[in-house]
Amino acid sequence: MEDQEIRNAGLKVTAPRVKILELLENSQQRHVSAEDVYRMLLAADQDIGLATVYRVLTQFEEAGLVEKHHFEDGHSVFELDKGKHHDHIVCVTCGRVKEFVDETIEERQQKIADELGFQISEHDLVIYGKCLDDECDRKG
Amino acid sequence: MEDQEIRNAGLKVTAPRVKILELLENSQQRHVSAEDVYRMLLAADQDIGLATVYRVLTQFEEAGLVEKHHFEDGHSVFELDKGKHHDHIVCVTCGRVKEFVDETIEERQQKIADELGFQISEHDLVIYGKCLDDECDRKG
DNA sequence: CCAATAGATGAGAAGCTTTTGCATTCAATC
DNA sequence: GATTGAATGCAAAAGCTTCTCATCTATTGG
Repeated sequence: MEDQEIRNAGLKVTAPRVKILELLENSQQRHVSAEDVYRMLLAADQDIGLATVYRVLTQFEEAGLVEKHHFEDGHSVFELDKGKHHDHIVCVTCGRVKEFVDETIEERQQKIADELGFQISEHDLVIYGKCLDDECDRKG
Repeated sequence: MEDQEIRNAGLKVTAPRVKILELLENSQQRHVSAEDVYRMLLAADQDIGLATVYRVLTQFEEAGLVEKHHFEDGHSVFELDKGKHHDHIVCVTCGRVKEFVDETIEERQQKIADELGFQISEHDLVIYGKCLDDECDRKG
């Protein structure tokens, strides 16, 4: 369970860390901001400070448990690292996020980095667009 | 010259706007932050406030004169829009930025958006890595 | 060329997200 | 159960960016 993941990360098993990890695992949204997590904790009657949420998420990121992404609106979102890399497509109207992986793109990136003399550590491909979802149309 | 570009954008031709546009056109770095612009203005004995720099850059962005990018460190950088789209590869050690365009990637993105039901408005592909430049190695 | 006016500016305050300092509390260890 | 270094909560602080508002200016028409 969560305890072990936390322990493996070299962190003490504390209530905030367990709760936050549970939250991430059970959350409907895969991409949540620190603020989102904080609000969910409040809603679950957990008395955990926002500073702790940031600290814990950062530690989780360092431990490779979660990934941090910077979308356009300025603040960061976190998602559980399920091990497999993927990119994102974000709806500019409703904020919906979908994930995808494209081997061709991955290969081309590698090729480009080679040509330009870079050793890739990571990359972030985000496509912004308008999704053609019914619900979205109503909002836009 | 710059005056006309500014006028075409529907903006009054004022000293701050002309100076900022000149700066962007003559700058060695293609990617500058608002703070960078502000410092360059100070260095050129221009008495222009930071708020104005932000306002002007935002207006230039709306007018399509510059593009705004969000790299990982939180703050935004602006670059003159030379009309042709390109992506970025950023060195995590020395901060160097190179640009590239890859038609295959562009096509695949379009295909992915189609499949997922999105109408692309824009995208941001940033590869992070370590460049193999001599100068960079010394720093890292 | 001057007057009128809508828009632009500068300075500082305010807003947001994120980080930090510090006294208190707690998990791990013996 | 006592010890101890790590973790927490709160409030304060720190970036970056936006806003407020009084002052100033580019544009326009007379």
